Amino acid sequence: MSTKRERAILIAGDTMGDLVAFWGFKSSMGRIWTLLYLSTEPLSASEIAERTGLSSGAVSMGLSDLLQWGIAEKVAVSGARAKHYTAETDVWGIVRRIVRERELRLVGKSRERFREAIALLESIEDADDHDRFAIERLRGLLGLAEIGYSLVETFARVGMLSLEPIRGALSRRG
Amino acid sequence: MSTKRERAILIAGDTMGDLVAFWGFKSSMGRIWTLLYLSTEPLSASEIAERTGLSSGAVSMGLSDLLQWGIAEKVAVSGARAKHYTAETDVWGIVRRIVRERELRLVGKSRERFREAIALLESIEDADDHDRFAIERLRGLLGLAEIGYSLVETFARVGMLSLEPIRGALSRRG
DNA sequence: GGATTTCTTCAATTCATTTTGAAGAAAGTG
DNA sequence: CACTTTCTTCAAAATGAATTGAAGAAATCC
Repeated sequence: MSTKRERAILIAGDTMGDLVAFWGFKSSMGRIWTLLYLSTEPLSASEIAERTGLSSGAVSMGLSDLLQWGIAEKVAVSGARAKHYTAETDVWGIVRRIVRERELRLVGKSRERFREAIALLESIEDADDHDRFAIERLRGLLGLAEIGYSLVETFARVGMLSLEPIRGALSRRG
Repeated sequence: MSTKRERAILIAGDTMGDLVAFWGFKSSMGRIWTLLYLSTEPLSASEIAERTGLSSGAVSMGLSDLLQWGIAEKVAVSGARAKHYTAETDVWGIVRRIVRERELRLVGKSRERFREAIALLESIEDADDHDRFAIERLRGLLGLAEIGYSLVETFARVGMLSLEPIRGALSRRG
């Protein structure tokens, strides 16, 4: 009963779509990847379009995104004119790469902007209590951003980490 | 120079807005919270609207979201008719609560849907190689979802965790 | 209770993102 | 090289989320 398999794949693709959408990607990327991941052989763009229900354009874009992220790859299939695609299967590696190339930037950028805000406050000549209070609190936020950054960095590098550093920093600040 | 403070607060608010938006919340929530967090005294809705540049409606909704998440609270200010608000300052606790009430649901739901897809495949009488292959791979995804779930759960409960379990599960699967 | 201030709600609008599908480019074939 | 298939691009449409602002509800004050 192949209909059941199709249904199962759609459910899985939907689920993965929601997960990656939550994570800030297009849900179609999740669906396409899942379809590829659950297929024994490489699939062509038109097969993907047909089986996911996505338009040709969406599939083309989705695939190009996946290729850029190294989450799918192009493979030659003998006797077929169309390009075919397979899923990268190292899910763990995928997560690591994404964290490295996206979260790291995000947190790094935030860290810098908090620094900027602090510098601005510190440049006030005749600072009053409000200014000092804001500086104090902003330093706290910056501290969290720093911790976040080093956690993400460690994770991206080592692939794993202990969250212990957070405890230290937290107990320090009540 | 209070303009500098205003600017610093806007920068910080923007930064926090981006962070929380990435995390799936409205960026206005981040801005409002940041403004409150950096202010020495509680602020009224209209002050918040004025200083963030948000409309009254947006502030009202943002505040109600923040209150529901326990990220801001209402305080009575003597001699003021309007309600005033302050920021919850335990950032760590906030993160924990959000993880518990949102990520846990999300991952839990995904886990169930993967199970459902697997069950569907397993219900196929005359399963072929493709079916078996898909089951195998789906079990892998389910395994990751399980690990994710227990990590998130542990984190939500203990407030901290070691990511070690992941290593084990990963080396097990190549 | 009436007057005033403040808050919430919600339909309409704006804004951002995703998807579509057709047109044209590119690649493959004989 | 002409022909076919396949892929990409992109403007337009669809979708979805956030925001606005005005109307009405609620709270507060005297």
